[in-house]
Amino acid sequence: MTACAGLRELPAGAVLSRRGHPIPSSQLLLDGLIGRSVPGADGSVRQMVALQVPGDFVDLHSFPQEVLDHDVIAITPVTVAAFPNARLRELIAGDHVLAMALWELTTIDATIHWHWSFRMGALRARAAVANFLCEMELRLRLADRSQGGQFRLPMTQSDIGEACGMTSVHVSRMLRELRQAGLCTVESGRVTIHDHDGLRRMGRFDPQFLHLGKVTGFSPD
Amino acid sequence: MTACAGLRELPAGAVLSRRGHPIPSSQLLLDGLIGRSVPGADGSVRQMVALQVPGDFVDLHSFPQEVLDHDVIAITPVTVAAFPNARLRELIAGDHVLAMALWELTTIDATIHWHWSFRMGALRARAAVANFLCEMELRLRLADRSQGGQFRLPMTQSDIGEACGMTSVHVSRMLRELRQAGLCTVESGRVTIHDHDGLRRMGRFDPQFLHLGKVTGFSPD
DNA sequence: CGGCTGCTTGAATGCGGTCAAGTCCAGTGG
DNA sequence: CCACTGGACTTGACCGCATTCAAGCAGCCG
Repeated sequence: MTACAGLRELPAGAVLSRRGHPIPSSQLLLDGLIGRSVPGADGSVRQMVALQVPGDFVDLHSFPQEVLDHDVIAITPVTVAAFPNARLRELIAGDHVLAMALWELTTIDATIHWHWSFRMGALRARAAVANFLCEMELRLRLADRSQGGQFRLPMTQSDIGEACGMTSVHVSRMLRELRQAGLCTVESGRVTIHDHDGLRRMGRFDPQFLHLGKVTGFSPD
Repeated sequence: MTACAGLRELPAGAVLSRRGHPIPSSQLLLDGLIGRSVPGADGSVRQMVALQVPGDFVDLHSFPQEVLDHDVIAITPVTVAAFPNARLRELIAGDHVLAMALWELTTIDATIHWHWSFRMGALRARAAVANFLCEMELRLRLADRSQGGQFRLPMTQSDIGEACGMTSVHVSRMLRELRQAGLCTVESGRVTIHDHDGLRRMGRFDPQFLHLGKVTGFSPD
């Protein structure tokens, strides 16, 4: 695809874009993890509202809306490909199949969002962490970053806590329980799932959420 | 807009569409409240993941994706206008401005979704309920259903609980506290906000979330 | 080495869930 | 008209989960 304006590599902690600032291009994440998060109105609380894995368009919402309403921050060192919104707009003017494809990506994004609502609203801590790990396994597997229930997840327990709506202290406890239950182990940024079905049951995880068989892959060239 | 195929009125509790079932048209909500919710994988838990107010497109996600991944249920008696997806598709083939407008609606939807994640993940019960009421006031005001901090919200406390990730018993307690704090009163489906700023501060509500000045209104004719 | 960050564990507090009883309706049918 | 019913709401008591505060440890780096 010729709309790509080149690759960038950014260190962990880099701010891809800041809430409220207009951004001229959408980013496709090629490698690493990116978090999208929002501060409370007074800054005293903060919540990660989405986590992007390789293959995800990070801020496609900004394309029709011009402005992003949350912060986008690299959790690990990342590689991203920029797609200038103006170029995308030109392409779409001539080809509404592309428009549909991009739009569909945003609806997948929305599906993941309500899934996060579900996790944080309906599940207790142990189930929430299990659910989160199931989701990451599925999405990273679709991005070819997980085999045989093993994958790298280079997040601190504080990051996981922010993603699951609990403190890092409690994340530590819940991971211990999952380990002691023989479901999975998480250590030094590596996740190993020993009992998929058990972990899914524990996390009330619907394995066909994202019915992602039909996802349209993008690659920048 | 000629894409509308007519109005329907449905009673409270009606199922507009069911998770996994293909649906041939998108619905614009004209009057009433509609909840979108998901059951856990084993059905033992349930979570409302979005709430639609008049003026919202309820299931536009189904348009590019064909299938909906959650249930859509009328909370009150509702009036909806159907927009057959096939007709929308024809329109869009000739006019990509419409595509952009519809797409933008789905991104607003996504914004509301992460806002729900924030509410359930980062806020305690009292703040969550306050936040929820602030959001409803804003959205219903934009839909011309709220004046002077007064609006109808015909939901049971169980509904509110499902939307905020807590039990109806606790919703009752939190509403009492908000009332005793002089922030707002909720009774028999009516909400009266006495202290907007106080309620926003309590709910960590960002008044410019949805920066909805620019929202594009739809009306069916 | 000292300082830092991330992880672990313990103890105490309190928030929110659960269970249960009781009130207040609107609706139904005698 | 009144008894009965069921749903929505309220309140109290109890308990358990998660936060908070704190201390301790391991690894990393200046």
